[in-house]
Amino acid sequence: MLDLGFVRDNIDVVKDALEKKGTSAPIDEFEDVDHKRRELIQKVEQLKQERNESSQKIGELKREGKDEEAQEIIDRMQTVADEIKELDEQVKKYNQRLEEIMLQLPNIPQDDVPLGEDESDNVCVKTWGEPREFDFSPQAHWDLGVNLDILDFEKGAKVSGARFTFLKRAAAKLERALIDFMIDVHTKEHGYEEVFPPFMVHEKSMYGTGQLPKFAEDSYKVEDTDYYLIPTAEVPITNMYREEILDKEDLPIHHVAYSACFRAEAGAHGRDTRGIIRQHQFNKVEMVKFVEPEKSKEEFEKLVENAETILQKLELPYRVMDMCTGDLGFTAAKKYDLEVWMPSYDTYREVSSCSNFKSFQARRAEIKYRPEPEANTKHVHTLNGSGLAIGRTVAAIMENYQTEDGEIVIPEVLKNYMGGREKITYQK
RNA sequence: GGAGAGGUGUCCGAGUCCGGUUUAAGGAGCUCGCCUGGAAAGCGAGUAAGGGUUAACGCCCUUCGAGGGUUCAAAUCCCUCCCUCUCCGCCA
Repeated sequence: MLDLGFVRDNIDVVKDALEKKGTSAPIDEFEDVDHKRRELIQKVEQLKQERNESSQKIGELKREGKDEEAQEIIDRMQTVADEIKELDEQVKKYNQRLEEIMLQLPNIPQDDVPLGEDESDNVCVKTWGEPREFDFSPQAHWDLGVNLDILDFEKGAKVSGARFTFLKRAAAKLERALIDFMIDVHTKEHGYEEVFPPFMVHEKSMYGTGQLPKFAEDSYKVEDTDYYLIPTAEVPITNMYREEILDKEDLPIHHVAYSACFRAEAGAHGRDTRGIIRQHQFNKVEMVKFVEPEKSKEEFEKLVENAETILQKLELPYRVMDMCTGDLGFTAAKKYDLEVWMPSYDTYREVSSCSNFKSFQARRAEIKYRPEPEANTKHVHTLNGSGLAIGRTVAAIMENYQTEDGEIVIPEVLKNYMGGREKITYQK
């Protein structure tokens, strides 16, 4: 959510952001609703002041035994009470409408975000590593996985339906190994504190991070409860500090968490139907930061580097994409995607998305801090990034590390995590 | 799921039976000032958030877990819900 005063004073900036992000919101209504709301508040508050003063007077008169005088005021105040009730209802309506409008306004893109409409306008700012030249015809991970009998799509479909997969033996272990490895790197080398969050949250938390109200159709709601399955660990972790005023000394807060993620992926029908790239449930290691506004740019660059480190240690070729305005999403002011080389697609595919939300999420979730002992509170900046998506990393390892006879070499850094194993081979 | 107890400001804690003198006592902590060679103690002042208004100082409104109701007036009375603690049941 944007700051109300900011929107009031910078309506053109907001309109510009809407245009750049290729989205719309009832911004034309804003001025009218905002104005009416303030007008009503002034009226009702004046009456409330009168009521407060009269109530005190009534108390005094009653104590002095001047019941008749008191009754006179009471009679008069009955009308005032009715008026207040009426006006309060109107204020409430305008508050709700204003809130609705505010919730639909997207974050303002940072100055250096490239202009563009969609994915094709994203800018590659870095490539690392060379895609491997195969002297044989490489297999896709779904073929490798089935042939090695470590991915079972049929069983996944049988038990849960499309976009669910059983990982078996070495693949299952590789999944766990990667979670462990990534969390170890982030906690030991990058200074993040690990948390293990709830995988279900209530509605308020989904609003806090901005998944609702805009993306309801992408989320799973548990029937007959108020719970949503989390689409990312970002949701529970960011909401850990919802409606809190943090001490300056507590900042920056850096958390890393493993979680399963659940996404309905409405509208993705037909995309990436094969393999484990796009599943309704996947694992992810997520980094979340709460920082002072002045430090957020620098913290963001570090966050991206932290995610990159994982790919570098795994020796997987990747590139860094600077998301254009049209592909930024609703809540981000700046976003980089890390894309790993996938031989079967003959292109790079997203394994991490790193966003700087500035104060957008913090304002919605009411996460603040006090810059100086006597100063007013300010919203923190929140940042997050995958470090990394596990399933896609598994797929990337399978494809990039495959041998001519369909086996998979374990990346050097993972060998210890895989019980000293060098290779995944077919096992009966 | 059942029974009981509770939720008050940064923290502790009074007030709730019986609505008005509490626009929340008292204490602790914290900040600033006085005192001191320095410190402690002592003394004095300050000590929330959100909103409205204002050039600013300030003034005003709202908030006692949340929401609704009764009333001229609610921390206090009524209803619904949430959370915490204790015990029981169920369960990995």
